[in-house]
Amino acid sequence: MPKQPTFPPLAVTVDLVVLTIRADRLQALTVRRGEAPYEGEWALPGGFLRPDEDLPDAAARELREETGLPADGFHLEQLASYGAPDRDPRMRTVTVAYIALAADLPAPTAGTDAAEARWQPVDELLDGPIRLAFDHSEILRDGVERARGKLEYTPLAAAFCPPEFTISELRRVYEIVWGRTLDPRNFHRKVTRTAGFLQETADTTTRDGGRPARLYRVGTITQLHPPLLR
Amino acid sequence: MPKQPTFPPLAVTVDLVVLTIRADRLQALTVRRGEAPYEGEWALPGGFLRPDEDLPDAAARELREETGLPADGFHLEQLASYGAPDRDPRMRTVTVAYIALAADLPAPTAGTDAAEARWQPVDELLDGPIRLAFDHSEILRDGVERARGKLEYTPLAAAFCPPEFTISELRRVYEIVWGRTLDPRNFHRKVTRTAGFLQETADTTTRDGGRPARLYRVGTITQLHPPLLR
DNA sequence: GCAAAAGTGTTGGGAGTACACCCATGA
DNA sequence: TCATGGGTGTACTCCCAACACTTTTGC
Repeated sequence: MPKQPTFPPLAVTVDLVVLTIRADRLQALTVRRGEAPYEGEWALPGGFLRPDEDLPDAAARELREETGLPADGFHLEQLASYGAPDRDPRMRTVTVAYIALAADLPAPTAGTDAAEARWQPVDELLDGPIRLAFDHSEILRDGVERARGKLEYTPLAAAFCPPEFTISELRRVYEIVWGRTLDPRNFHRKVTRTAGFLQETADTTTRDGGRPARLYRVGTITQLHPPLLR
Repeated sequence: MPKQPTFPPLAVTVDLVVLTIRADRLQALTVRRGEAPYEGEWALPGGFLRPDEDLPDAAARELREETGLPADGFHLEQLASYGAPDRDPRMRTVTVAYIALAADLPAPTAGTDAAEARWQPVDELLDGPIRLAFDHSEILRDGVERARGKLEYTPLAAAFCPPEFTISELRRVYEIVWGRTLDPRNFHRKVTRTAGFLQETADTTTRDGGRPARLYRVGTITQLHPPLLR
């Protein structure tokens, strides 16, 4: 590392791609900006890294502040960093993006400092007329692609489900995130055969209609062998 | 994003996990630090982000400076960011780590500002007595794991090979990075069957001994379907 | 009974593994 | 001629997609 230069003002922020499944669609949390630049436009939630805060702590704090919910109900992982010199017109800013996956949340979630917070379907945000502020469309696109890929080789789909869920509910997560249908019977066998993916409970439910379905919790493994291919 | 706070001095750096295969081992580029902190200890190459530079540009510039070679001979991609408040005793620093993969390079590569640069086997760096400065051991570990995973589902192993290479040479990349042997005959079929992985040339070589082997260039695909599982 | 969803059985094809075998070169 | 690695053929296994079929509930 060379001698450190003088410090041109530079800020580090943390931005969040918070994903959930609502109304059978993959949706992302967006906030309406209350001030310039991009005042009144939609953006991803986020904020400045504090002086004595590690990056994961900052992400968890922002998540709590924006959703009003404890961060331990989420899967939170680092996505990537973005630092184009002109990405924020106010000053030089490097942002570290995180993705958070959650089961369907109670309300449209009011943030503490954002003017308005709203879930919006990711396909509308990415393909529709809405442009997110800053480079947040790019960050959202990368986050969604990361989530899609992660479903293949990790048991992370369960992060979109309540603590106890049926195999059909898990399958619907895959179908919604990947945008394709899966054979219910083969899917059932595949996930129950993969040791450690699911932990069977004693309970069943009929909330999806039809014959009672066994309820499962997440298992212990972190990698799927073999992966479920898209 | 909240109102921006006053600026406590904060720096953004770029660190590099530069990997190559030398002497049948996976090796990483290390530099000996010429000043405190960690003076005289080994570290990953890296440096400060410049005021008007995007992150990939900074990574490419550092790579050129440290290896003395044009950055377009490398595969360069972002790994992750690290920002523990105490990771650099001098000041608050967030680093964006990149991984670079390259074919065997000419010399032990003298950097411009590092006291000394040296390739060192990653297993010695990770399991041996050497500790890298800062949190660079953790970054190296993450980078190696990323590289191992990427070989499974991308054609990136070719980044460790010269522009024209034989299937055996490609296979040896997998064997060295994964630390296991692969059946030469099945490997041959698997990679030649995957359309777009390899582009056949008209030439052959006997540099590996035995019957002349066909030389290939990298193909056009960026994802392997199906993946080559570890 | 009927609809709906859960879960099992079966079958055919495709991919992976193991390994026998032949090919083309250098020494 | 032999050693060395390149490349093909083949048999066996296992996984997976497709789909018929049975089970268990609500209405």
